[in-house]
Amino acid sequence: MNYEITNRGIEIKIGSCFDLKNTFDCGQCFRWNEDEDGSFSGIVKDKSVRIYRDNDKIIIENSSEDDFKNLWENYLDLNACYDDIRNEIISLDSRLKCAVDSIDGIRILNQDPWEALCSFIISQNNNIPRIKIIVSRLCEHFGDEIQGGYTFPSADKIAKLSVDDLAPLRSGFRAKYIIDAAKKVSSGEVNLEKMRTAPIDECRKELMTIKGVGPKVAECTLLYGLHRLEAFPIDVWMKKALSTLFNGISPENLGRYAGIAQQYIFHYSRLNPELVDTSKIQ
DNA sequence: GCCCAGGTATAAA
DNA sequence: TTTATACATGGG
Repeated sequence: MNYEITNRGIEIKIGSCFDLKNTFDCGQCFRWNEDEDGSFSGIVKDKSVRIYRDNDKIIIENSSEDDFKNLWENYLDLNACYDDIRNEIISLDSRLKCAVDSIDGIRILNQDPWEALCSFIISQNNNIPRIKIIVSRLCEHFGDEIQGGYTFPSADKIAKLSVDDLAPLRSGFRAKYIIDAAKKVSSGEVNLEKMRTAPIDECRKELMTIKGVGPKVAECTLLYGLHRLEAFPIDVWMKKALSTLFNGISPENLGRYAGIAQQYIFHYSRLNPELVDTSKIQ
């Protein structure tokens, strides 16, 4: 990876295919916010940074070489070639070309699995602005204070709390689900780390033993929290897109990058709502 | 007021 | 096994 440390921070030379807005605002993560100048501010683990684009470079402010190697290189998935991935997806099913071409530079971030699980539990029957507000309240109330904000609280920390303790989050019926998830992860009854390599069907099953975790949250946790790129979250828009825009295309036919294909399909279907035939949806 | 938000648990057919 | 409904909250 081509990078250097300057007085601006870490400067990473990007060949192509990395769009900050498409990556941070696509609904895969909830702790990045766009600033007025188009840069993004966010917190990952115990690092709060601002990140922005300058021509062919991505600049991560206030970060050391160690931060890059220990955190950002992996988090931003900088060693994956998304141009190759796009080509492979199209080669599997050429109908997907329009979807793949509809959005540039999305990357699947390497988020912490517990943070992803917890965030997507909060996401159910909810909208992105409010998901972000609830996640930020969770961090402010129960995370550790760091320079520039708060960390995401650990499962161990949340497991010691009660549903009433989560009242300040104003997360509604989801509070009891967050507590159940924290208890199961903290006790080891649900082993997230094992899910990096375990057979994906076993992972789905194990995740869904958590109250409030259904197929959608399980797939999102696997895709965004465990970087299982073959995971395939299906929501109402995906159902529409699969059945109408792509004439019944099946996730099973999308191979090892199905989850990334899903991002393109989702974006394309949202971009072209008039093409979606709702009569074909139950 | 009413509708919706990248769902899920629960009860009933 | 499949299909309706409630669910907490807040913005439009």
